[in-house]
Amino acid sequence: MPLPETEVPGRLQAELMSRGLRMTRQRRIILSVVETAKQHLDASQILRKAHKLDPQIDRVTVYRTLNLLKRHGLVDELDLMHLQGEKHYYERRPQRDHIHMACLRCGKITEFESDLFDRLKGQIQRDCRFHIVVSRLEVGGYCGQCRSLPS
Amino acid sequence: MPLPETEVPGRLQAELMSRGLRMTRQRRIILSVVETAKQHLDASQILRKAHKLDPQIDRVTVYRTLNLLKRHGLVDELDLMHLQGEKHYYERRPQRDHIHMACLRCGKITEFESDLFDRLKGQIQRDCRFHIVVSRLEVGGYCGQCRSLPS
DNA sequence: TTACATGTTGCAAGTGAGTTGCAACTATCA
DNA sequence: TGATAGTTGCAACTCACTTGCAACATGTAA
Ligand SMILES: [Mn+2]
Ligand SMILES: [Mn+2]
Ligand SMILES: [Zn+2]
Ligand SMILES: [Zn+2]
Repeated sequence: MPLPETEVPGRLQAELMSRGLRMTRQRRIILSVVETAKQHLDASQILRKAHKLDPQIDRVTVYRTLNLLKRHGLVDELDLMHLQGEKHYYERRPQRDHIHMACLRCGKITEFESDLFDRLKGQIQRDCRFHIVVSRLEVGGYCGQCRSLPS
Repeated sequence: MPLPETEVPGRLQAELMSRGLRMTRQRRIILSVVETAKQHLDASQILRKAHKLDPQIDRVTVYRTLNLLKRHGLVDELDLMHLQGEKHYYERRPQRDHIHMACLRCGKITEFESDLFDRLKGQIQRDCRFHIVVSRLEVGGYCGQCRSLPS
């Protein structure tokens, strides 16, 4: 991973700066970790990746930055069915919401976009007169491989 | 609340007994608390209600009983958007799944059943070859009252 | 450039939800 | 009624996350 200071600022960084928030060395690093993540990361994984760029960064700063991103609706917080412990996972909020499926046997996480999901959210907003800010659909069960397995 | 020992066993108790599980005094009490709950309760609220029937019951027994019920698919565990702290809430699994909406302003929790939700789960099972065991759709936002309020 | 005000950081300590080890107990069944 | 295996309560523990605070860094405006 290139040093974030020499990089073109990512979308998260640009978004926070446009909202008048201070951009510190630590924030730039944490934002770049979240931005370039290939899977869903928990707070301690984010800290470990951030430490490769600055071993001084404290886990408190990771938690505070994640709270900042949550408050600004820039990341989503996931349970992923709490398959291992009570920790939470984070991902940059995508253009279009998706569903998370967690296999209770092998632990694999699958994502799925669906028109029906978009329509369902529309129905909630209309029928319940409820303005949706954040939505989370998580499903636990058995994936294709595990479904057709003994025991 | 009447003493659970003198009651007709509730559905939770009958279900656990039919699966060959031992029915202790403590379990009967905790099951009756969950069964007769009017709202979503967290573990410490369940303990407080159980204490009215037996002040000796330990919170460990509440957690162990909730885990038992979860493993048997008899209760659902909810985040309710973690509006206050990291605790979880519990409710007896209903015949038909429903959606939970949490107002980020007043904290009100609303439930909603939807055909689209049922169809969406069907689509997931078919299109993703994923056998659903448990599903959780939680939405955060602003309820009808709060939506049309200043500040 | 520099000084300033205010926001941010790291450290240490704390909180709160949930779990574990284990000896004493008890539901179930022969 | 006694044997057996599952369950309980207690104490201690783990883990995720938060808070208080003094030192520090950022953005802004001289
Ligand atoms: Mn959670
Ligand atoms: Mn409910
Ligand atoms: Zn699987
Ligand atoms: Zn409201």
